[in-house]
Amino acid sequence: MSAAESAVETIQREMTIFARRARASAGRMHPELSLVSYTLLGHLEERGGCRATDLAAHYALDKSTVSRQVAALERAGLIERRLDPEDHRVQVLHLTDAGQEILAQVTRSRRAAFRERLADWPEEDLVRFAAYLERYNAGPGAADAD
Amino acid sequence: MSAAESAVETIQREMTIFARRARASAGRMHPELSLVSYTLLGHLEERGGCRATDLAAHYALDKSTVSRQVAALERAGLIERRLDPEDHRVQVLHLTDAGQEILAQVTRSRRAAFRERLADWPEEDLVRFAAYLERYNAGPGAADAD
DNA sequence: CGTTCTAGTTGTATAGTACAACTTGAACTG
DNA sequence: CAGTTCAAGTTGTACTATACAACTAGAACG
Repeated sequence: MSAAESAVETIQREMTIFARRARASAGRMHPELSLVSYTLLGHLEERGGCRATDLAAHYALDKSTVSRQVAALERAGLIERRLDPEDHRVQVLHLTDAGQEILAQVTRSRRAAFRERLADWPEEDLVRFAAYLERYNAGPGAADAD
Repeated sequence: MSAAESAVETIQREMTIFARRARASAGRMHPELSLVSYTLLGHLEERGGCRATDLAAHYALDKSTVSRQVAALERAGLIERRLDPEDHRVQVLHLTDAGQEILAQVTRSRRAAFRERLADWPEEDLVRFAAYLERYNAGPGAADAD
């Protein structure tokens, strides 16, 4: 096996390990906010509000799934729905103050965990690793799932 | 924000994206074999057989979860249980021929997907990326989840 | 108008998971 | 050696995330 093939093998294996761990620990991290909810809130913050359908398309989730997630987030007071005056079918979702607060908390604590995990990495390696990950995720086959 | 902080931020974000995608696509990849089942079979192959309790400990899963997964894999004819003659509480799990077959198929197809995804990466980058991932997964906080 | 498209909800089913209670066998202890 | 405690696994129950299908409500178009 060439060096390249062996590297691909390692990348596959390590990515699988990571995915499994992330899945296992996602629920435990923040009882308040699953990985999906966190991602949805983050998207809302980034975009400054969007429709449930947009979230579904963006994350390749069924609209029913998003509908229930959104309902839960609204019940928890983290987002609010505003009827689009232009089109009464549409509900534009926005973070509430409480939602921004929680999102910021979770983001801080996730960041702290990563920072600790990466504490003894030289800056040069951090920068290169970050670039590789971005490149990997931006690669072919990714467009439909981002 | 320093370059290192910004890189940590990126790593966090990209790892999260990856985890979400892996989760979403895990089921679709191989209807026969979920990510967890694949991992368990892989572990059995690597170890040449082990106990359900070992799997549970290794992957931080509840023993009941493993019990059901194992039952499903046995029903599917992919593994078999052998009573430990030394201790009749213990069932040592082994891959069947069919199990080795399926595992090899899934491994091949996963490998092909990764290979395609990484097709246009220079070998040097593949090797470095692989090394970073190994280092990340081997890092502190990983021991309990491997 | 009426047909067709779009946004979202609700019904139903499935997978994966955890926790608790239980069964069975092993080991230890007074 | 009898009784207790420990270990491996199974089963009952419940919850979450998910998808697909059927439905409702509103918009657009002809």
